[in-house]
Amino acid sequence: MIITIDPTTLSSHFESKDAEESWGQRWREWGTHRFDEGGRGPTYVIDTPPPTVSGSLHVGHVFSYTQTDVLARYQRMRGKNVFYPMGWDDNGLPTERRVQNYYHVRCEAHAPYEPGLEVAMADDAGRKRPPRRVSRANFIELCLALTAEDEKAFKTLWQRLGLSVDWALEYSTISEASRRAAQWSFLDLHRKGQVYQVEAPTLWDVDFRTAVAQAEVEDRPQKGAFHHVRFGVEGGGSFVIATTRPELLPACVGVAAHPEDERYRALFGKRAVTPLFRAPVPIFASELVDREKGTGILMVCTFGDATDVQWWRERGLALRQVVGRDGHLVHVEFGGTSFPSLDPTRAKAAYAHLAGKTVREAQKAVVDLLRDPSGCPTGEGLAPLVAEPQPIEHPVKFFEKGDRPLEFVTTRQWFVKVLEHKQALVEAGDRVAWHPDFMRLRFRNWTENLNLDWCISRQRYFGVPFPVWYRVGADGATDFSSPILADEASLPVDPMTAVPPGYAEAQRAHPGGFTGEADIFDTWFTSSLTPQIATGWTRSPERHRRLFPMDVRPQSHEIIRTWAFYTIAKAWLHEGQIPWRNVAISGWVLDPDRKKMSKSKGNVVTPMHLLDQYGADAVRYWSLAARLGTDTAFDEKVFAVGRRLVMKVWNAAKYALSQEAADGPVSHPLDLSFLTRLRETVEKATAAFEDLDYAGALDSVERFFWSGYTDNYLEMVKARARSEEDPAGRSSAVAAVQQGLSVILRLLAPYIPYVTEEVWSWGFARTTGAPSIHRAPWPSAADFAGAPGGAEAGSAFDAACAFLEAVRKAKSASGATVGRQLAKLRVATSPPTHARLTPCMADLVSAARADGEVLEPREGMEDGAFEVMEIVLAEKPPRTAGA
RNA sequence: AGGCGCGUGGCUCAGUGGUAGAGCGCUUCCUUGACACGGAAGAGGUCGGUGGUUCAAUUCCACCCGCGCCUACCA
Repeated sequence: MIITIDPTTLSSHFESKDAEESWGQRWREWGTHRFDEGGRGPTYVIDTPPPTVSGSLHVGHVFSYTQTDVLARYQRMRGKNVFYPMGWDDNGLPTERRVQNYYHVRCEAHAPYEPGLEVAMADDAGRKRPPRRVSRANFIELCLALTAEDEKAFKTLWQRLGLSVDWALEYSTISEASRRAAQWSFLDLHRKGQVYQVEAPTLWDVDFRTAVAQAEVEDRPQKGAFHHVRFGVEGGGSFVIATTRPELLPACVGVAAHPEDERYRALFGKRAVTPLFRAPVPIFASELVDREKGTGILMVCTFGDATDVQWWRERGLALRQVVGRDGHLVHVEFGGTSFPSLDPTRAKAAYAHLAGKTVREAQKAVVDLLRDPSGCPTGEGLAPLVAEPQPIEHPVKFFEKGDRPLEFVTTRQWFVKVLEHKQALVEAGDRVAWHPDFMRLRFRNWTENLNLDWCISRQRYFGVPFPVWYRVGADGATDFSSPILADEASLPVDPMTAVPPGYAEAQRAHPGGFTGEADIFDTWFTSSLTPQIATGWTRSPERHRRLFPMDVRPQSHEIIRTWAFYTIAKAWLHEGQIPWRNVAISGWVLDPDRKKMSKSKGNVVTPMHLLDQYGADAVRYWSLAARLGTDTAFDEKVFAVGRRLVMKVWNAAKYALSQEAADGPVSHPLDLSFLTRLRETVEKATAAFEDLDYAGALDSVERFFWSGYTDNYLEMVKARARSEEDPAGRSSAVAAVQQGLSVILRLLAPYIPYVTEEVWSWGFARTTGAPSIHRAPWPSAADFAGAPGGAEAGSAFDAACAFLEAVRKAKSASGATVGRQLAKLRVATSPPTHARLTPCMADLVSAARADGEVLEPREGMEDGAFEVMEIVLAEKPPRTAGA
């Protein structure tokens, strides 16, 4: 059916901002993006990454979320019932930190709740005063209030950008449903014997005062120094160790050297005597000691590093924890059983210089003491520090969000068993299709090299609490050995306010009573359940079964070791499943200097002005021209390219839909040949999309649209499309032009949803019965019922394009424009090509602005090649004034 | 130190066992009836280096160099 639009449209321009507003509105009214809960057809389920709402919005968000949206839109057009939720990650440290700064408050776990507390945003004057102390419940209220604001900003951007999220599926990681899911998960893992708690040395951030997991640890190069310190040997003699952490000298519990190191062999089995503190400690042999490093003999402390922890465990060494939870050295008593000393008076005097100091301060202090010969362990009157410290740079473990090095601190923490499932988890990861494929190695690499179980308890406030209480004995001591677990039906619970079964609130923290677990879960403990939260695991097992495993998890590569790993671990531990069939790894947006954009680097570009300037479609184009897994440098020129595509679509559509002709079939050989090539483009794009390669699909489509459709095909058939003499040819041309437009619009709809929808509404919405292009069927064989297949069928179109190109080149060389009339044109080509183009001669002649037969066969020419033999420009018509 | 990725015209990036591609930028030209938020033509590359396999290598293999990321490395 030929569509003819109102001629006033011909003079209109595309206003992207208006289109974004009005189409966004209409899509909501129409429910265009809605997931059909009762739908029976195939589903496509997306595990959308919940953005951290307290972070700053920047173009990186636009980039990766658009890459997910294009997949959703494609699948929806394929007829899938698309499940595309949006979650907000609002719990956790980033929110706490933002709330602390924004309101200038601190959480005081045991402060009483103040109902109706109102705290305004802090001003500069307010920030100079000490922060206000608020209860945990009040603090959480502030977190919720602020994240609600942040979520609004994200939602506004997402809608403007045209993310086809079903907002009925919105969730947040602190919501009741998420808390229930996380606690449910904990109870299930507890039942399965996959969680345990233990009092043990744990990676500890002294500023946040919480335990952290291996996955949240990163190495940073730090300046330090080797300190060469003389130790004594019981019964006489001495040796020199090298250490970067002399402040841990009071925590020394042993000395180790390599078993085959001749220098120290004689010492094994003897006891060393530490300088200053005069503590006798065992000297033992260990293969883990590097003979080349330092002096080849080292002190073992509780705890300087992970190897210390290992030796402490394996050798049953003493525990002498001197670094406290706040990063200051705690007060200890030398001379007793915990901190033995051969000279308690001296030891106490030395430690008095260190107690209460930060690790840094203590290091300075201890070095000063070591310079003093009176600290000499051998009594020879030599300074224990045998040389000036040698500056080095070495990697030090930090919490990824922290500012000071991590310490190992002995605390009671909950863990999920992952080490014993390494192999199974590696295999689970291998059953997932990674895009790009090599990203699976990151997962495997991380999983195979794990060396700590997953620490899931955090000593923080804004998060999901453990559904756990402990009995308090008659002596007032808490019994951690047999926790009281919440009942599944009672979830979510907060053990700080809720009471365990069989107890009364009055018994809280009293002898013979109970106490609630004060810790909250690692945020990843909740985030690793996004598939379960979205599918409704805890409230509708049937719906969960229908949607799980999901189809795709989009995410970025730096959180493979956290989000991807934990999600796979949870799915495996709970259900023995993989959580999704595909992982789509997006790249990073780099600034023009090739650095990753991040708030801390101060190089972020915010997206709103880009949307205002170029329009959402153009911004989306930039995001979608980048392939999965590939980092992209931020380059505003690409937005301009997207903008150009949008305008070209608009203008080509104006032309295609303003043609008038009688209804008729596509019958002309050139038109059929054009459709054949278009069909191949559809096949290519579809194959690429099936492999999640939206960028490859865009490349094919865009190429064909520009050079096949607008530059060539439209030019070739322009004359025939308004011919009075050839009604059948005219119908064929207009029908093919419009059919081509319909197909191309649908191919581009996932990328540039606004302009394609606008154009679709001019006529196709009515003729196809699909009010929205985004619910129209993805182009397929059905669109090409009349067009022949096979490589040969498209060759007439190829040859016609090549012919036009040759003529344009010749015209340009003669100093003429494309539109210039020709008095004479003779072009040679091979006989087969000539034969192929004979039925299209009229189109070629008019496109070339020539007259009569212009193409002649010549033996020996390559098929598809053209040679312009003669070209004579017509006289320029006299210029007419005005228009 | 190991693993992975990348190295293609000035820039950003596709691609392929058989004459090297796009966009931007640049040069020249054009307000032609969908489009100046346009259009046409053109210049510009020994596809990081060295070997090997092959009739043929930018493409496959090995080694090397440079860049990036991930992992490891606190004595």
